[in-house]
Formats: sequence, structure tokens, C-alpha cells
Amino acid sequence: MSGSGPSPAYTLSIESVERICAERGVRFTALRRLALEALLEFNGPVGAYDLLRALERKLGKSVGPPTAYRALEFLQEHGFVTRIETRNAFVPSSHPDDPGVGAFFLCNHCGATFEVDLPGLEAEFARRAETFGFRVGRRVVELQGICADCQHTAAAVEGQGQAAKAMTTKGSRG
Amino acid sequence: MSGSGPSPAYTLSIESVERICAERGVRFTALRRLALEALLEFNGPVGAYDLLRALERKLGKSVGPPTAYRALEFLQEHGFVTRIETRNAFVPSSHPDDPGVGAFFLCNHCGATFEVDLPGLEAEFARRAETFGFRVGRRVVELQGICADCQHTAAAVEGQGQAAKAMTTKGSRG
DNA sequence: TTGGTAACGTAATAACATTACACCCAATCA
DNA sequence: TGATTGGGTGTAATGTTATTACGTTACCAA
Repeated sequence: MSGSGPSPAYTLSIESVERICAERGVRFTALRRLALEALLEFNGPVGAYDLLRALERKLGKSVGPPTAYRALEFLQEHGFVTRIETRNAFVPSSHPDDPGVGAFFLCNHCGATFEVDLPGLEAEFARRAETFGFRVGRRVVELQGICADCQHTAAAVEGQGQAAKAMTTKGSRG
Repeated sequence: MSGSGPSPAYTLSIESVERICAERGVRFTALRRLALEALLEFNGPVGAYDLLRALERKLGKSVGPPTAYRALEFLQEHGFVTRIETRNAFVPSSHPDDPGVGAFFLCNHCGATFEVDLPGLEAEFARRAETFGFRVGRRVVELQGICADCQHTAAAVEGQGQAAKAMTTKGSRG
């Protein structure tokens, strides 16, 4: 589902994360690696509890929510993973080194996720923030709608009703 | 908390909503009115369950979650209320008629919420979406950080530690 | 008045997330 | 080497947010 977008699927590799963690002097533990592997294996945003179950499969034993959330927290802190707020879910980041804008286009119909660099966006934010002394930290930009593929299939298969609905609802995760 | 921002607190009035609903031929029921009143009385994003309790106080009886969520759904559908995704909370919209961008600056320290019109943002989104055939519906732009007031007080009162932390955490709701 | 539809009431449950505390292990240093 | 310390993990319990399902009520129109 997270395929044919403007940026290639996910450019993040376990090896690059390993290297970055070494450089930063932080521990890329077995659990954190497994969590990232699991996220990379899914093709799209993954809920914390889906990740949990993936970890359980990989480990062959049950794990509690904090285990998944802690791994996610670490991966987010270091920019390897981004939380998709409108989905309560997580995706590997395309640009782990660059703390840039990271705008996400999210298809409400098929769940596809496209991370896109929007140049000029950051400047616009900063410029506007400056006018009232706001200091910007985390930026969340999520644009929901219908991807090209689904516009075609939806129009052909089921008329515009479903697609129109998908324009405004949170949509399915799949 | 949601006061001295770039846009005046909340310009939405019950009367204007009443009028718009009449124009649109939709029912602004007692419950929906109470919900909106409650949202206006809070000064900032309100969680669904806080709204629930406010409704209970107003009605003098207990109400279930669906009651609150249904009212919120209606108010959102018609642009009277915006959901703040990074807070799991809701605020009255400044511009009920204009389905424009609605970017939110959110202070992680005091919870202040500033709705800001970012001209050019929408065009940037549309332009970029066009390049890969994405049809944009709902837009979510939330910029977390520290408001001007809190930069001063935080620096004076507690050093930069707390403020630095607030730059990256979800922060309190208060 | 009756029939249809939108709105609401209520109980139960699902989904998402955090707290608190115990334990383990690796790095450091006396 | 042994003690200490701090980060990481295991686990139980709980908190918070959101939805499903179904019955009832209220409103409007025929």
C-alpha cells in the first residue's frame, strides 16, 4: 500500500540506523532492532499493538505494551520513526538524519502513506512563528485524501459515494 | 491560556452557528448547542471526556461517550470545531465558513493554542499533490513549541531544561 | 396518525497509552 | 574483583480515548 509515491518506499535501512546509533553513542539493542525490522516489514503505518504482536511473533513470547512503546519512543527520539497522528500509528522515516518538515500524504481509501519534502514550508512556518515570538519544535503535517490509484479504482468500481466519504473520514488502516 | 495570540481568541459565536445551521438546513439541537457552549467556555483544547463531564454538569445527569462524540462529530463536520490531533482534543474553529488551512501553533508548556492562517500553504499542498495525482481532503498542520510568554517565564523561573524538554514532548493539557 | 429518519440513551467493549515497580545487565570505579 | 550505578527490559495494573450495537425518542412529512 505504501508504494508508488513521490518518494521511494522507505529508504531507511537497519545498517544506517546501526551506524547512526554508534555515532551518537546510543544503544541499538536487540529489541529496538526487532521493532524497527517489524516496522519496515509492514508497508505502511503500524499501530503500537500491531507492532506488539509482531514483536511477540519474533520473540516467541508475549510482551507488554510498555515494551513496544519504549522501543517506539527511542526510534522516534532519534528520528528513525515518525508517528502519524491522524492514524495513531508509526512509520519508518525516510530521512533519519534530516529533521526537516516531513509532510505526509495519507490515502483514506487504501491507507497508502507518502512522505514528501515540501520545501518552503519550513520557512513559512518559521517566518510566521517569528511574528509572535513562537519557538517551533515538532512539526506535524498530515494531508488526508485519495491517492491516484484509488481515485481510478473507486470511480470505476463503486461510483463517487465511497470516495467522497473517504475524503473526510479517518478511513481504514488497511 | 489561549489568549494573546496572532488571531483573537475565538471568534465563533453561538448565534453565528445557529444562523449557519439554519442556512444549511441542519439541526442545531440543544445537545449540540450545549456541547459548543462548553467548548467555548474552556479556553483551549478540550478532551472528549472533559466535554462529557461538562455536558453532565449542564444537563444534571450522566451521559455516555457516544453522546459527546456524536456532538463533536456534527460540529466538526460543519466546521465549527477542529480536532487537535496531537492533543486528542477539540477547539472551536476561528473560521467556520472558510475551510482553509487552519494551522495550529500549540504551546507545550502552557497549552495555549493559536490558530493561524498560513497563506500560500494550501497552494503549496495542492501543487505538490498534483504532481502525483493525490486529491487532498482534510489538512492537519500542528506546530508544537513554546509560546512567547512561556519562553520568558521558563527561562527566568527554571532554566532551559524544562523548556527544552517541552520542545519535544507532548506536554500537558493545561 | 402513521411511517420514516435523524437524534439520543445506554451498556459493553475495543483501541491506545501510561504508571509503578521489580529485575537484569553492562560499564565504571574503589 | 566486587560494589555501585544507570539504562534497559518484564510485568501487572490501570488510565484514557473511541467505537459498536441496539433500543428508544423526537421530529417531520405524507
